[in-house]
Amino acid sequence: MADGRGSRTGTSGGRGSTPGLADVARRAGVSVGLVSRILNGDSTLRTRAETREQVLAAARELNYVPHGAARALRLARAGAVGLVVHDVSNPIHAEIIEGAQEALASSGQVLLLANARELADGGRAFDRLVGEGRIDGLLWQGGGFDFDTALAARASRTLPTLLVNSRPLAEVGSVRLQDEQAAECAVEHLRELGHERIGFLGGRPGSDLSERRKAGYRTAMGTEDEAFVVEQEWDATAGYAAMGELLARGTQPTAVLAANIVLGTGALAAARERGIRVPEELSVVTIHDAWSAAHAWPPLTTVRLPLRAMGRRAVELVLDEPGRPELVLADPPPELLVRASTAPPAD
Amino acid sequence: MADGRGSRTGTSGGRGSTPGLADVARRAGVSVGLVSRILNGDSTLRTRAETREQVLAAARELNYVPHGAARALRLARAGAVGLVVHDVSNPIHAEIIEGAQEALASSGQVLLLANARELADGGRAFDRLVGEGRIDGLLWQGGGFDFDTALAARASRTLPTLLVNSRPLAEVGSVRLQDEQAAECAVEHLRELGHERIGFLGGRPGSDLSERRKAGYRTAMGTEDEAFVVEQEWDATAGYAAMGELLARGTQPTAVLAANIVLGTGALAAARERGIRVPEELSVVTIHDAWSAAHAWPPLTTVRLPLRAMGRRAVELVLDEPGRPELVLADPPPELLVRASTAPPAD
DNA sequence: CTCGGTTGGTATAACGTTTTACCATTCTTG
DNA sequence: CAAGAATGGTAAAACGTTATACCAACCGAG
Repeated sequence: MADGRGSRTGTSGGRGSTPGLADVARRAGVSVGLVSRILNGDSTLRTRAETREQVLAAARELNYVPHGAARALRLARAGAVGLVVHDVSNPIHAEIIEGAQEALASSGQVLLLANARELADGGRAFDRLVGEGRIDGLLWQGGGFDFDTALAARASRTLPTLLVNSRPLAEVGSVRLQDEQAAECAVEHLRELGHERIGFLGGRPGSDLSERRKAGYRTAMGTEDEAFVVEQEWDATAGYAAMGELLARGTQPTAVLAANIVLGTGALAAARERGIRVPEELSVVTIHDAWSAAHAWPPLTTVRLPLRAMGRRAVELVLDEPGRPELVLADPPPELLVRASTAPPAD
Repeated sequence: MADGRGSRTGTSGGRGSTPGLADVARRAGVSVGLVSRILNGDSTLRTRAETREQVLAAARELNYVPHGAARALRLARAGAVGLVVHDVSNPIHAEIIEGAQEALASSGQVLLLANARELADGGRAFDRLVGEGRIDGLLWQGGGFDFDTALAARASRTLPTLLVNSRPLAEVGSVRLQDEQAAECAVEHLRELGHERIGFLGGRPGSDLSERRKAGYRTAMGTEDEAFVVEQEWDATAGYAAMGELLARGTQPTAVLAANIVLGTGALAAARERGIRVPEELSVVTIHDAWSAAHAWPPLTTVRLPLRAMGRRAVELVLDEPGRPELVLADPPPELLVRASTAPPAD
């Protein structure tokens, strides 16, 4: 057996050494295995209250914290979940991240954040994240790219994998929100105000998210008219450009539904730049809520979806649900938040 | 020795098994140690090109990826860096995150994202992140709270730790940007336009970031006048409220410098809500750039700072710099981006 | 007393790597 | 042709956990 040093000294400089199970055991005068079993609350174990106390005390005094890697190795569980997003700066992702962190923190896990494009870029990044046993589950925020589905499918061969905000695949489950209903809700609001010529600014064409929101828009409009639909990408610049294109078509919409808040912000900028007053001449409503909606000018009317709850559920599903779960989170239903960017049409 | 199963079977369902070093060794007809040394490019090793080829081929065919936890255990290196932020939804943090990810990806590491408040909230979250040997270094985005410095100091006893965007402590190094110069640059711009009554909207009082930007503001103004200074918090609501307070003071500023883009957005909303036209009656300039600045209405004049580079450097420093590094990143200097939110004063 | 059961633990083998120390061969070379 | 040095590898011990199998001591009952 090893001699009783029992220290994990950091490589650099004068960092302190971390006590191991062996140190606790020595201090409590018991065996290593016993300490482990006590600390982990092994129910098959019968022990005197006295020794139990001694062990707990020793652990406390030494400030014992189990070594994650050793544990991960032994248990074949990493204690971490990976989350892949396309764009951290998107406030929508921020809320999902927070939800995921919440769920993880309460079950003692940590979050590993990765970038979709980096993983897609050929290198070893994907293998390092997925293959190395670093994570117990992978959440992939679908962006509508081919590599999204390809990589998620590949990951699912090794790990429990879940697509977030996206359509499920044959091999990979998913969790998403009531996007159609949210879009419907937004359009209803506009129609109740009296709007009839309503545009739709979507995100990346073909992406599940844009498709579903477009579907909701169509349902509420009761038409298949493409003249009012523009889909480009998910960033603000695209929202700006899409709004420009919609206006250039001469269809004269009196209102638009932007598929998310980032696009909505871009659309707002495009309208104002052309001297179109919002909401007097153009109403704008978006899906998702965030600080930037409330503090835009004019403050954006939005439909709030439970993004944070989705992040939470995603973690729970990927860790606890064995099969290929498929969930549309409906619990807090889409909620319309009326602000100043929508009003009855001028004429 | 163990029998030759050589498979790491996931706990759940029908996931595939992952090959280990032993499988590669068996297939190549060599010993485990040799495979390890070849795969890691051990320079002290002399081997026939032939066996080397066989080993590499076997690894490739089996799609071998080393097991992270095993490696972490053996090497006492986690291959990950922790980043603690206060608010993921802040676009500034987003850029830092991206920079950090860039640097990590290129050195084969991953990013673990944690929430400052969760770590501060008593539970075991802090120990799990810092004590478990999950990370090789910790980056802490200072928010000006007491627990920020307290926890960073505590972490530094176990791990290389670096404060980001914050003043260094006695025990903990830091990396930050030329915030004073950026603020000066912004104020200079306003003064060149002819403004004299210039307000300063800061973030959390006492936070290093707010202090340094305020210092730059004062340097450029050449005054200690407090009448134009309001500091509250870092979120948009605070920016909105702070702008409201500044206006309520009756000091009649013709321009304001908002300490960051989130505050600037809030300020913009507060001004417009009071019918104050920007930039005709009030110029607004902020520090940091992001999509929401370019697409605000009016588009915000900003001073761009190399946030992404800071994220990158932070990772490099925390991993490679042994001591207590202290860096003010000056390389791409602050850059003024003039947009439509600033103009000469009306009168 | 002796047999079986309970009580309260211990010893040991993994988990998958990396590394150190060692060892057969085969070449040189004096 | 023996001694030493290359050459090309192998065996085994860690790293810190957890789980399984075992075991000593004591107790009560037959």
